[in-house]
Amino acid sequence: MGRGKIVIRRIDNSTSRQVTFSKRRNGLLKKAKELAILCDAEAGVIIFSSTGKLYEYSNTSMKSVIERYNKTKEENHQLETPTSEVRFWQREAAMLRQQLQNLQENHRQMMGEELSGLSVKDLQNLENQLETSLRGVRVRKDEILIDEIQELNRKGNLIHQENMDLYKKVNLICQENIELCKKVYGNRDANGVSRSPLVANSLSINEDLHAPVHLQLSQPQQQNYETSGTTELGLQLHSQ
Amino acid sequence: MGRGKIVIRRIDNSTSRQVTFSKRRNGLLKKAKELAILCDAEAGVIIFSSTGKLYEYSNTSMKSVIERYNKTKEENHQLETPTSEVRFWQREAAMLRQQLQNLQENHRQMMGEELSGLSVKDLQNLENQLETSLRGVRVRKDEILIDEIQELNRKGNLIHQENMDLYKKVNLICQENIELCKKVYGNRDANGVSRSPLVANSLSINEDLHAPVHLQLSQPQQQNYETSGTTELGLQLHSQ
DNA sequence: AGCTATTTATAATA
DNA sequence: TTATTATAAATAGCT
Repeated sequence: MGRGKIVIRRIDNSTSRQVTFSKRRNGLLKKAKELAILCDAEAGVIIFSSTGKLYEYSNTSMKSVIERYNKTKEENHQLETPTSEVRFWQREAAMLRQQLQNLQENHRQMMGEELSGLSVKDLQNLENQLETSLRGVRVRKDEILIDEIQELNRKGNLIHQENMDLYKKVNLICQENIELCKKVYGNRDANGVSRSPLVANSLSINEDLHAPVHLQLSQPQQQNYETSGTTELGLQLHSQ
Repeated sequence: MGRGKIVIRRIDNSTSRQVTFSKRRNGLLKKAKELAILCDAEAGVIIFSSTGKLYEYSNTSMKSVIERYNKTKEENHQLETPTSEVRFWQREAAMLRQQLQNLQENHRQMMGEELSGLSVKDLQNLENQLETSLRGVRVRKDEILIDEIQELNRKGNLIHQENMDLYKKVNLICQENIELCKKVYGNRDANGVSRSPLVANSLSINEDLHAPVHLQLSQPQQQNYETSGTTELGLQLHSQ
């Protein structure tokens, strides 16, 4: 596959040989990688250049590949009599590998892959399972979100209560202030022409207080989202 | 390098994967051989298929390659003692068990179980995955059903064609029959009082023929479900 | 297991 | 080494 056809025999020219080695080595390693990925295989490639330099590839690890290779060869030759302990662990590994493969196949199908081997009935079952799972996941997600909302409502309510208390305190202090002002200034400026700015501010705060207090009392929210688990955003009601 | 471009990712279809493995495995081993010869290198290739079968190539010997590899890596190529073998299998089993556990947890979550450890974001991802899977499964199911319908349409059409041919034959034979009757009986019973039952039957079949013939010709179904892949139940049209 | 249309690898070259 | 390009080789999709 190049400008010309070549015969497969040692390349005499040293430079050409080096160049070809470099190119074909890369090609070989790439192909090994592709094979491993495409076909779900375990591959290992070891190359020593004519100058003795090592190049290697393994999709897992060369150690794993060589160990597996040795094991496979040993099994074929049955050279040694494995101890009962070795046999136990071999069986254990074989069983686990089988379980893993079964589960992997199942899992891939649940991921919507490798569906080509399934009948319409199988697909129907899978579809039902996925729908069930989906419902479960959504229910769980809603639970979390609802819990969060309730927590927010609870905190919001506490803050609101605190707010109410503060309003009341402010109110009381304003009243006191007004009384004190009256005592200090008497009826001299009763028409309010030169009324103290402080007193004016106090009164305006006092007037604003009535709306939130009324709303809070007219809606039995405390019981609602503390006991019945409502999903409505109760916080919004407080902000009216 | 084939009829179409492919992305390097695990091939889902098991049969295709096997075929590709076989082809590419041969390609890889051939390339390794060529590299070794052309460039005077020492090469070793070890491949395990997904079913665990071993394939290998070395221009020298795998033993030599592995020993040289270990030497280069300055790793101690210790002899396999029974104890170390036990440890090998123990590690293998532990690794497999870990993989299995990870996959099982993942799988349970996909089954809509054990969702308590997941965040809203995790749940959202899971939901998306399940929806994707569900779509994939439904697409595959529809494919199968549509293929079945098309196959039924094809068969139905063949049978219908056969029917038409048979009708025509019957028609021809009836005509012949009538001619024969005329020759045998002449004009003696032209009023039909004592007409042969055979001739009467032939005529009635002949009359029934026109309806289906007309339908078939007025509807261009032949092209429709042979070339355009329609999913309609064309068969029903024939049964009118 | 074959057959090709295509893609990919690479030999020759700069 | 790197890049280019004409060509050989590999192989994906089918049968």
